[in-house]
Amino acid sequence: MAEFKLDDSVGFFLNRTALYLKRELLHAFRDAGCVVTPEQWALLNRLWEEEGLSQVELAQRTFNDKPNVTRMLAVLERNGYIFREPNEQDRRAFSVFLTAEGRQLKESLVGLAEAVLARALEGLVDDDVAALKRILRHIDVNLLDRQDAAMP
Amino acid sequence: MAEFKLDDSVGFFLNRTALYLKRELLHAFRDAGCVVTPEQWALLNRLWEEEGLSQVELAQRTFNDKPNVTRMLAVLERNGYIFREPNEQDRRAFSVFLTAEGRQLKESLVGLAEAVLARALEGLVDDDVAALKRILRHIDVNLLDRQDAAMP
DNA sequence: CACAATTGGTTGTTATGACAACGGAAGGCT
DNA sequence: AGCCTTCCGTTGTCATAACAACCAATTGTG
Repeated sequence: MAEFKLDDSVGFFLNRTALYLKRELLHAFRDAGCVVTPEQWALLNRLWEEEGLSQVELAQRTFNDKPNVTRMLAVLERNGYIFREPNEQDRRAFSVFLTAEGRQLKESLVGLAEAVLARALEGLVDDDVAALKRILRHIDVNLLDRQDAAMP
Repeated sequence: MAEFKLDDSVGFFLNRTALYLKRELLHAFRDAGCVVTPEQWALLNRLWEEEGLSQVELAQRTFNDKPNVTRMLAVLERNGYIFREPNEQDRRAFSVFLTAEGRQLKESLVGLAEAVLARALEGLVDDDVAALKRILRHIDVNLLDRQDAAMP
């Protein structure tokens, strides 16, 4: 039985690379004068795809939980990028919409994000990137199966 | 110019998989009655490798910054897994040591972590895992080069 | 219809992650 | 020695991540 080595552990690798990438993205946005975090970036992407989503739908599509989405939306709202309107059909729910500023952000941020990604993936061939996505998705499925199995 | 798709973005993938894996690890530890987070797990690994490290050395080896290490060590100390002793040579520094409990944790946690990892990687061949590590390391290098370049 | 279970959103707590800034100590330099 | 710079650890702040617990509205069921 081989000794466990943290430096060879996939989890340690994954976490570090994910953090590096998030940090680069944060810096790229910040250097461009946009106070948008990577998590807010994900949320905004979902809204650029479709406005009027509820907070629960946003939570599902960004893989966050409800409390975090509530607080992230509060920040985005305070910064003037989104606003919420009560849902007519369901008085518990809100529908989330982009302001003009929020919609305009897309122009700046998408380019910055693509530049960060291009730099991160520099020197990798298309097959590498495809393999990376395939393997990550495989791990996701393995772990999600586990979570489903735990549900009653 | 193709439209940017969050669901195809490597960053989104990476972040999600890293979070899933951290969550599984946290649950595995917690279910076994150990109140150790994945980040504390990394710190403990470094101490299992070598005791008496300073906080700066621990920060470097876990890729955390100093303030976080200070606070993580405070938790580990409160939970009775480590203790700190003033460094004789350098009165600014502390040397961090494991308690008997902290040393004993290794027996339980290593097995649990290996089980989580095995489940996460189930169905992947050795080449896949090797490719994953190679690609992640490649991205790390790309991003670290960038950070070095930014230093004066 | 009445009631229980579920759902959407919020608040609170603990632990990170990133960053600025500080105080004490060590080292280098003149 | 005196001074400046660097370094170690800490504190403070803001935004996540995970989780428990809650309120209010809605749905399902008898």
